[in-house]
Amino acid sequence: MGLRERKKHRTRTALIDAAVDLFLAQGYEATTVDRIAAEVDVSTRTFFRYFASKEEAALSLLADQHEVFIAELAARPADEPPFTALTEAMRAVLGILRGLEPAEATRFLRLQELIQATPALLAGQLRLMMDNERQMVAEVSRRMGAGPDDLRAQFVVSLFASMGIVCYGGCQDPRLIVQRFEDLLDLAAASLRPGWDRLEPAATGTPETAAATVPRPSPAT
Amino acid sequence: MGLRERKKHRTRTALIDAAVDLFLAQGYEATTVDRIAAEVDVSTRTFFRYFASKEEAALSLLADQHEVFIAELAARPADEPPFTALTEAMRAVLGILRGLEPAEATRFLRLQELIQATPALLAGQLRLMMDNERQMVAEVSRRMGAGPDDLRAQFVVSLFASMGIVCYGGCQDPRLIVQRFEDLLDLAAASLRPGWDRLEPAATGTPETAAATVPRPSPAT
DNA sequence: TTGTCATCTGTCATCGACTGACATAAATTA
DNA sequence: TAATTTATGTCAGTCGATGACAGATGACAA
Repeated sequence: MGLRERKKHRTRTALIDAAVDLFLAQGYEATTVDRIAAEVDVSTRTFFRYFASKEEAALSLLADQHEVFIAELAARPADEPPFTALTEAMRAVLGILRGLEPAEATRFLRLQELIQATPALLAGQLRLMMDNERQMVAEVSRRMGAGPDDLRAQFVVSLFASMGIVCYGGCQDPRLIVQRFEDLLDLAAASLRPGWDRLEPAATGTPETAAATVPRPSPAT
Repeated sequence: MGLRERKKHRTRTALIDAAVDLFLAQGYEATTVDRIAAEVDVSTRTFFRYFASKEEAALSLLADQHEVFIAELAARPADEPPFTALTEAMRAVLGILRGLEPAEATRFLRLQELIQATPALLAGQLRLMMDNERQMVAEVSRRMGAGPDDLRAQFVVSLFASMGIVCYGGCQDPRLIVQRFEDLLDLAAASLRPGWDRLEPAATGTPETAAATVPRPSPAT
């Protein structure tokens, strides 16, 4: 790797570090891009050559995590049921979080709190998750041997993703995220039929299964 | 209602109309607030007295719909299972959409497309949905006779909400939203155990139900 | 009707996020 | 070292958003 690239990588890392530190210290809105750039001793214009927006810098750590997740998912054995693969990929990511140095882990969790508490960042995080979901759907579809936008795949993924959101969202104490995730898995296991994530397309709408809980239309208002 | 309030309401409506029309005609980013305000013949400053941001104006129709949804949900019979209540409330909202004049319905659906295609608006919509979910969780918790942040309630709601996102998100032809929703319901009915949304807290983690699909930990990486 | 009061609105000044254009400096390659 | 590519800084400018002040307008009581 040439000097040029190394330098760029260093600048980028320094910008993210400075940004996160400042955000944690004085809040996201209260921190100007000028201030971040000054901290790293580059011009404001340069900041925007590295990040499309202030938000992108704030969420880049999260974006990295998402990439790791996608990689872990792709690495799961092909014969694993989709939901299991998603779950194990998530456990792997959480495991990495555990393996971090305490200081760094704390910083990451504090950043999570800040995101939850900052509307603009929360919105950005949700959009990021949605982008991620698209990739998950692609992978799950592939595993199911279905077309790229299979509804069953979207169902599995969005069910899983919503668990993730509940996990991160309502947590007062970030150290409980892992516990909460496992609780939600138990809940899912108790709620879902065995093999639900391997349904044949034909199974959809079968009389004996459908309408078990949800009665049909009732010609609404 | 006094003249003052009527006038305010008229201005607000005019601003939303002008904003939506311009957004649809030339795109969200390409439309300045100045332009919207000029269209309604008020100052830019006044625009920001009605809406906290350009985004808020763009999403206000959606926000209204969410309010309707919450109201419909609250109006469902108390003995209805939570997921059924959510489903019927959704059907009611979709029914209202159907009852609209064709021109207005088209406009609304085109707005949906625009939101999906505009990152900033998509992010805003997702945040809006999350706010809404909080209210749904509160209502579902109440129905379950549980505490305000019950995990089961969050699970039910987020499962339902993720269906809504899939519904609106991946739709090429917006007129298929209703069909898609019903398909997803079938899928849910086929995937979930009867009575899953009425689980007793104690049921969580019961050996016979848990671990049916998802094997336990496997001490991850 | 009139005068007082609360409220709405426009104008102005300002900040901060973000972008295009151009010049300069640094790294890469020949 | 010379030539080329690429990253950075400077500058000017747009647009979203906010505070402050002053003038206009509807609400209400005497």
